[in-house]
Amino acid sequence: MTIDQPTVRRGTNLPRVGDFNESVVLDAIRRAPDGLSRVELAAATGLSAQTVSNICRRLLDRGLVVEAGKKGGRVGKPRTVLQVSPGGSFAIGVHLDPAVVTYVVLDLIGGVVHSMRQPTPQVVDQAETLADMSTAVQRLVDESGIPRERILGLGVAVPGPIDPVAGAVVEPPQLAGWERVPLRDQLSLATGWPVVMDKDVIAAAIAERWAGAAVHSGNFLFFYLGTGSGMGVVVNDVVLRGVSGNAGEIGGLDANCTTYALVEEAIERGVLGREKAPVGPGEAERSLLDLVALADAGDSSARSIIDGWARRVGLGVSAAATLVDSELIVFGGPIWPHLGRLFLPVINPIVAASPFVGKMHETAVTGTALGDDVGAVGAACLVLDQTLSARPQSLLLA
Amino acid sequence: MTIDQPTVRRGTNLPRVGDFNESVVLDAIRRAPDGLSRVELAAATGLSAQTVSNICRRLLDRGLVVEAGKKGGRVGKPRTVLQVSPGGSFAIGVHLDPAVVTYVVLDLIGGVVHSMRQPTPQVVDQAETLADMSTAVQRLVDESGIPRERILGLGVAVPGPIDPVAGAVVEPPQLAGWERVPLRDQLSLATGWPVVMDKDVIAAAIAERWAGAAVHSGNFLFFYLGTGSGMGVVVNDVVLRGVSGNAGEIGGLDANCTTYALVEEAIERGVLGREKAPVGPGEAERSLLDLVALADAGDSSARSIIDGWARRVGLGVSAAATLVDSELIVFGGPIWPHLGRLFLPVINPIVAASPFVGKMHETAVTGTALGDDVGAVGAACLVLDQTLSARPQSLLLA
DNA sequence: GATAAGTACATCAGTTTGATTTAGAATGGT
DNA sequence: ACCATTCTAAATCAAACTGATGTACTTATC
Repeated sequence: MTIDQPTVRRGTNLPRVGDFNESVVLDAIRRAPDGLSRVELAAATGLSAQTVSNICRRLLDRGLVVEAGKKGGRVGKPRTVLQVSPGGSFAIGVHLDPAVVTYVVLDLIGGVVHSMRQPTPQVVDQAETLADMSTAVQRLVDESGIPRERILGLGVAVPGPIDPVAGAVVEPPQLAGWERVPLRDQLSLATGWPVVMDKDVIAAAIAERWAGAAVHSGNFLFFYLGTGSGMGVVVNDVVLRGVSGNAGEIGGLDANCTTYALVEEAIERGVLGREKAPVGPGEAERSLLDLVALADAGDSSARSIIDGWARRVGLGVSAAATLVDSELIVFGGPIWPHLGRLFLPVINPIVAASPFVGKMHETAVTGTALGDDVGAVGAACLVLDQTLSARPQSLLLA
Repeated sequence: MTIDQPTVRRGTNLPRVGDFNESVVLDAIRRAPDGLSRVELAAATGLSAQTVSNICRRLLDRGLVVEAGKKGGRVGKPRTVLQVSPGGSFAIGVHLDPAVVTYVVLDLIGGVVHSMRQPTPQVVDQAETLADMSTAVQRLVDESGIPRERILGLGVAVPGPIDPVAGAVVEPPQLAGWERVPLRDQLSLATGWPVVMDKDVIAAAIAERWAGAAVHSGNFLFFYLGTGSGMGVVVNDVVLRGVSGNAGEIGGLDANCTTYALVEEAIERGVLGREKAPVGPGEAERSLLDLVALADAGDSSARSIIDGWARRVGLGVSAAATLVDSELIVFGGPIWPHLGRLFLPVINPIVAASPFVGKMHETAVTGTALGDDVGAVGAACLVLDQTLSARPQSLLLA
């Protein structure tokens, strides 16, 4: 299932340029902690003062930015500071996890305005499941009180691998029944909003870039620890997707590093009782938390299982960081909050000892700034990223 | 030594659009084996017929393309086929290898017009070494008989890691004395041409993309086997460079996979005699060839050393291919021609057995289509890529 | 004459250039 | 202390410019 990529690159034209420059300016304003004035924008973007002025007018008219006070220099007319208006636009994010479906509404600066959770349904009747999901989305929007036209669209994050052409999940390890469900297109039809879909790890990485630990880095790795694990890789400001949209999968590392595999190892070594053997997606995570609790309590076997895991992850990320020349490694995902303090002491020295760290540049390691909802937040960020972020790719003709 | 990357993205303007569309068209013509007509170009690029017509006029005027016959349909005016004129422009490539410096002149379609080799000098006097190199370049150009103004520029490929800001090599493992030599800027000063510099593995990957095994793929890995080894990674048509321009280095794999390390292993295991212990960069390669000859002759210890090496490489590339979702893995570099037939039988099944191959898409494995000179050819391709290729990045203001 | 390829010309959209207006601080005289 | 003047940098206005597009027209072959 390879995507038919255009053999040659497409051209561009003026309307694209206009839209692009608009997002460049919005992006710059959004990224500056205290907003930016028009002259500062001109300097930052390389555009002329006049162009920036025109674009700002449009952004103000649409309510995407607001004028927020003045910043006086020593002499001359003081600069008028522009900031994004969080309530100017919103995006909806849906994270389909094997255990739970999370829905969030995000504002322009990446703040969670409203959220909702439901247990992941078993798919018996595709149409019914899809109808339930779109009802949930409608309820979410109604409860948030945001007018429909302020919502840019809907993002869906799913466990990989995905089929980006069909907009569906492919052989989802833990999502029996969801295969071949044309999630993207059907949700768009049902809700009336444009829908974008991506792997949850990629979505999470974009969330970190927009509003998390990587706002200031365009070269980082995001390591997602959930039911499965995977990486979101951003290099030179672009998110790696690869030939079939499935970049970020982890080769050999994955098989013996799933939550399942670790819980099973723990049971085999007698650290956890047989009754902890997981039968559903949620249970593996609960058993894992028991293992973490044991490690915390000083159980050395539990500790060694987790240390071994951390070591494998550490070697994997430092190899990946060397390969793509990252300056930052961010860990996150639903189970990270429980593991962070056990993992970091193992991983930090491994990364620091890697031959290219220090020789070329520092490589920072950090835990996510976003919480459990990083998948759903990321899903919504997919929409923000697609519609508001300045990707040169968006200049090209369709 | 982190590069100061712009915190925000830059805007674009009309002149950039003009240049970009021009390279889009040239790129499309170049990539089509038999050339393309104007209507076909319009369809391929998404530009209007008129725009394509205007651009073609400019390209014809500049001598970059030529009209080459007509392609008649059943009825109507036949299409006039446009092809690139190989002699329209040229680029110079220099590969600084620990053992040898290779100089080439490349035409527009990536053909080697002229080439030259010199043993790599020891740097005792920086100025003198640089003067020697620029003299060599001048001689190369004189011998090729190409007028100066037809030459777009000079590309330099060096072993990593590099300092892309200073345009110099950094702690080169085998290039004692070359550190801190401001190669890029000094060569530009001496020759008068713009000079671009990159790691040899990245240059080689670009060569494969322009005129080698990857002309038809925008998602591939290039694995370079030379004195050192490294990868060139291309994802969604962009070459990964990373935060300091040093993407493609190989973490743990590298240390025990250099030519040196293998020859030493062979000596330790008594497969090669102690007299084969390498003292210079060239000798390690010669000793390695002896090892290959032994393996070919049926020596099982030699064979097992090489198989072990191939296995490590195979696992590394398949992990990397999974991570970045490649559809193609290309092997090359100076020692590949000797190793290919021993490596492929080991590597192929490893890649094929990787969990994501087949599940998502095929991943082809192949040897380079270019020869020993891939580094120098790549260096010249850096120039072609920078000046003629349609990279959306080039749309952005400086 | 029919058909498809390619071009001339006017139009349109977005950026740039240069001149102009605007808002506040600094100056200096009373 | 007060106030008009001057100065400076920010922001905007108006006109020019550039490159893509749509429509109508010409060209080349069957």
